[in-house]
Amino acid sequence: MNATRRQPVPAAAPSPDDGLYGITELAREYGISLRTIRFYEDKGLLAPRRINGGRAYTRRDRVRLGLILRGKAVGMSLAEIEHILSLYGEHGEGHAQQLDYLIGRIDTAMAELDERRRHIETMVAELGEVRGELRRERAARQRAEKKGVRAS
Amino acid sequence: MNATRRQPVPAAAPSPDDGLYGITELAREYGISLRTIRFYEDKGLLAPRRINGGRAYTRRDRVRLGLILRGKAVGMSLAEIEHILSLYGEHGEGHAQQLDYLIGRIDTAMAELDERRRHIETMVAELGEVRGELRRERAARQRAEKKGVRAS
DNA sequence: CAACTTGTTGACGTTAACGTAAGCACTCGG
DNA sequence: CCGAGTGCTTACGTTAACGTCAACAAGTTG
Repeated sequence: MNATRRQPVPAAAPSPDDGLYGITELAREYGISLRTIRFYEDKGLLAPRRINGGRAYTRRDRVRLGLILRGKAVGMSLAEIEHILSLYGEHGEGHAQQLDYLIGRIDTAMAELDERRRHIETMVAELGEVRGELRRERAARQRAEKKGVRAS
Repeated sequence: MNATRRQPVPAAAPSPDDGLYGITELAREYGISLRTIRFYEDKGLLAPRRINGGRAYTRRDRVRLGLILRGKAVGMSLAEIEHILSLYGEHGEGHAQQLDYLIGRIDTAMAELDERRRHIETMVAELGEVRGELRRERAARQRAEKKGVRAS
């Protein structure tokens, strides 16, 4: 498997003109490792162009990476994220059926995310109740302390 | 390590009186495996009483398990969940300082959950946009098809 | 009493999501 | 020309969160 030789991009040159980014730029921009970005590629979540053996990322790729990281932030697995990402894909040509199917899948995804959101709201509410109890208790302590002070 | 012999609870008897539950009951109720429940115990997330060697769960334990599963549903790691669970613990006696500390931690937890919720809302909104595009495209196709039909 | 059920522990296997290390390629600055 | 910097691939290691399996114990039932 050593037919073609790799010709790494000369440097991490930000190449101000064409809208392409190097892997290091993306890594720094999003605060993740090179390994992670390559890993996402292995998983099929990213598919950067190859220029002289090096990876070249477009703005679209950057957006996709952003989606991936946001997905992770809300606790989605890479598989789920892949699922979602496919909904953003170029739906260049597609019949009405395909469109209906896609829209259906998006509805499903939105519903699932919404359920997740509701779960979170429930947890926030419950934590709020606990906090309320603690506050009342704290207030009681303070009154007690004041009494103590006045009594001393 | 065979000092004490286990004396498994006679059956999965729902023991209608005392408010205690067996591991199988909990597993079925929440749709998870026995192994998972024991695993959570190993992790310190649950600490059921032992009755004759068998695990006996109280209502409190059931609530905790519910919190654990909800945490998982929103994408929290068991470590994070453990963190949250500790906020529900019996704060039987504690000075004002302790209470302030606890309240602060709850505030932090709530803020983090809220951020997660916002991320989700962003994703839902973005998906909504994609869906909007697809709908417009579908409408265009339908108009085109009508034309085609009329022309045929 | 034998078989079955429910439960316990311990050890090993698995999947996801990376990290780490090794070794080679290429290019630029001095 | 030499070393530093950047990148690529391959391969093995790691952590979390369980699953699977085996062996054992104690009661329940035919």
